[in-house]
Amino acid sequence: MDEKYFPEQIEAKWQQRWAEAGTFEAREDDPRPKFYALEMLPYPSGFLHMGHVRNYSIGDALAWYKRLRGFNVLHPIGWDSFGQPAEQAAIKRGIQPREWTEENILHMKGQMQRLGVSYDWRREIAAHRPEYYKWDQWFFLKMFERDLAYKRKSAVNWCPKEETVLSNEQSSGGICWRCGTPVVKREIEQWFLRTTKYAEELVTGIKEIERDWPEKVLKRQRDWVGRSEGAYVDFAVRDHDEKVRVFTTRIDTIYGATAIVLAAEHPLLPKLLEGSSLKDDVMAFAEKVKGARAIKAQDATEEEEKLGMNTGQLSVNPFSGELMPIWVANYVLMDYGAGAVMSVPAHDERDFDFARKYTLPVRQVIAPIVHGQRGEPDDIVPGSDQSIDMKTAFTEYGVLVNSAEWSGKLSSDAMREMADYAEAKKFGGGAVTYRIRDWGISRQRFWGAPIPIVYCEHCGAVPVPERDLPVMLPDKAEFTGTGESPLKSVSEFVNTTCPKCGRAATRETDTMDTFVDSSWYFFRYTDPHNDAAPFDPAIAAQWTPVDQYIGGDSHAVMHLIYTRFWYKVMRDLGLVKGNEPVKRLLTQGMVTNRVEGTSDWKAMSKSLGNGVDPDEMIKAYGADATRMFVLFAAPPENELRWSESGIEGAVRFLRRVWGMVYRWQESLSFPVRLEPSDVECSPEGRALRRKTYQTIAKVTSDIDGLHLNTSVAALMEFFNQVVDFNAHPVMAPPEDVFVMREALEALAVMLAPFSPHVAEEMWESLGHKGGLVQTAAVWPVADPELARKEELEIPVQVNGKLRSRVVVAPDINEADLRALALADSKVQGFIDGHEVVKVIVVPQRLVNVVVK
RNA sequence: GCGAAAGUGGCGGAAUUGGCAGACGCGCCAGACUUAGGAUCUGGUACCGAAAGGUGUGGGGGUUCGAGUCCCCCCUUUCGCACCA
Repeated sequence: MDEKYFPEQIEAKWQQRWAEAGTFEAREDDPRPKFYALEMLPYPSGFLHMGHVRNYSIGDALAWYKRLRGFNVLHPIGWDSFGQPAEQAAIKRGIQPREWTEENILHMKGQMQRLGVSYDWRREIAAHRPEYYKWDQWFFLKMFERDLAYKRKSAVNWCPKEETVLSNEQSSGGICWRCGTPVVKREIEQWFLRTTKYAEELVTGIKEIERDWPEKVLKRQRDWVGRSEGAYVDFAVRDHDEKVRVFTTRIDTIYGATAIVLAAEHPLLPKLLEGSSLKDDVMAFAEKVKGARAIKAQDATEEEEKLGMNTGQLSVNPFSGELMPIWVANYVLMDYGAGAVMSVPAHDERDFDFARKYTLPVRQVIAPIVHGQRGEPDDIVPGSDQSIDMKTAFTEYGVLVNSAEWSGKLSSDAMREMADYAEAKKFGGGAVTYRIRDWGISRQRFWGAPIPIVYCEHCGAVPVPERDLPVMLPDKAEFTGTGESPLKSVSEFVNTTCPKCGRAATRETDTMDTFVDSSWYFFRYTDPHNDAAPFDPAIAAQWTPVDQYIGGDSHAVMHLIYTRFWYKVMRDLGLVKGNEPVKRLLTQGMVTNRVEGTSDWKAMSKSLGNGVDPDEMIKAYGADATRMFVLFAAPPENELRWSESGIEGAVRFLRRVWGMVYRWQESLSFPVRLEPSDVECSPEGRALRRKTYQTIAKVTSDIDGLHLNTSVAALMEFFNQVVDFNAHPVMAPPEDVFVMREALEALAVMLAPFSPHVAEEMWESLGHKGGLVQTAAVWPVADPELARKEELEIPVQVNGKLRSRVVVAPDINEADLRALALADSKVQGFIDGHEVVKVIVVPQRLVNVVVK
């Protein structure tokens, strides 16, 4: 150990040692309990940014912590290496995507290694390598066999700039999630995975994880799945053999329905208009609505004006027998519910607006609940005719009125009973609908996993046999940036023979959405070189589920829904047991920096010029200080505002700790002679000992609770007291030397999750050979006995205001504490001349004297 | 518009969940060492006040011996959703 702290030297030293010793290699034959720490795998854009550094620093802190506590830790990393930017680079710079990607991986891997992240590099994977995407294709075939993958022509979200299809998740809000271009609709044949089959489970499964996933992520997932309970009701159409099915969550309002409203895309619409004089007008209107919806731009901040047209057709309310007009309107969406609604203006705001605009009747059928005299919940005034001011819709539950024999019932009862009635009479029944759509995975791109399907004129769409996997992506293609996927022009790829009949056939040229790759990658880490299966179920069972997953909350719905879906599919394929892949999730906040010339804090980005290069920070301050600052500066889930002086503070701290260890290393390098119970030392020594054990307790529970910022603060506070202790390494009595050894060793070990290199170096300097990880379960054990204070300072309040403090023994009884507080001279000054009404004594905490 | 979360020093943030508000760090101020300091060390640092003391966690009200924490109203900010029947 040098006198001075030179991060670059010790970081290089330990990185090399770890690599040579295989310190972070996770082994299946290790009998200790497992811990799977996982960070979201990065896209190899070329350079690590501070968001990555934060992500890996958090994950590494947990991996280290668990290792030091005696867990067998799996901590892997890989590359989400398929995707757009590689193709953009190909277009711009004429470099093949593969070459560009591999170069980026190499560079970023070097950056990660300089950061000293404790990965098991033997398990590194990359999505673009055939040994990985082969299994994407395998999964696709399995899903195809089970009808979980299917092809259909559908209106899809199309990004005109990137010329590709986007999933619903990727076009949320009507704009492309990557480039912000307004999305348009296009009819195209493409492949889907049946996520809707698992819609219910994606909601109910949340129960299993709700304690350990951030509430805001779960809320977004619930909203995304959009489960909604209600009923279907079929309305017969007069003079037609057809029925219009509607979905409603408020069947109790059905007597208030004054129209049926169809979506413009509703398939029944042309049939209903057959032979009608209004046909041309209505169809033209429907076309106009569809067109408007397609260009609906990103500034759709305002609700569109409701537009509708009467079809001239009439439908029959199956409850009342009443006839009501059938309309078409832009506010009814084809892809939700049944694509048709019953319009109940009195009790639905949208219907109310619509009715007001087109002067449709508004009929109240729900009245606010009026309670009777008894005050019991069921004491409802039957058939309350409380009328409501019809300036807005009354959308609450209440009591039915004007609803024939149903009048007088509560909404909640009526909803159930009316749905049952509809079912009994075979014109409807209770139903659950979901907002979630099947996942469109076709991408008209080159740089992705080819979908393993061959088109044959005679046999149709034929799956590639498993033995022929992987369907290899060609090494090279022509990238022009215009027109169709470059894959279409690689004839060696496209032209093949039919696996069924052997005749000439062509391959599917769509590739898979890259979210397919990231849906199951962390299972591949458990068995990364398996060439007979995506992974061995027995090995995966040993490591999974993931104990702690860490990543940005930008993936709250896309990746984190897909991966939950995928897990359930894998379960049904018999590959995994259990229902949820990730036990605990942490969504880290963004790393922001001042934008030059403004007072704005924005996410670091190249275009804003406010990025900070991790390599430069490592060079200037060391990886340890960089990581410690990132963890200390804010709670992990908060935004982190970059501060160069903050990182200097971290170096300063590490330097001071270093100096202290250096000063003591010689005195401490002798074997320990004293047992803790033998220690009889100075009051300062005892105080330091208490602080040591208090800090152990605090840091341990803070890391368990992911409060990494306060763990670092506790270590700093602890060290400040070590400095105050200020014994002399040579002159100090052996008891004090013991206390010092205990403090510095605890500090070195507890520093490891935050600044592992310097921690290793200090641990070694304190006389330990072989490295921290090799020393089994080296994390210090909290001992409440040793942490207990010798005396307490109890605040004394008079009328809730702090007036004094009394120093007492921790085990003082209530009466004594009360007497001591009242006898205190400062307290006396405040109660003198007043009547003491009450004295509140909170043991160990405080005394409050109430006077009049 | 709807929904959720959050408002604490100059800044990032603490506060054992109803019990000493401001831990820890940054910044700032003063001092020491120094030829020098953008190094290091020591001390100080919520506000008003000379002090005693008073005030203080977005604003207003309430519950309580006691409120940053619980309840009601309002304001602001951030995020999510965008006609989901």
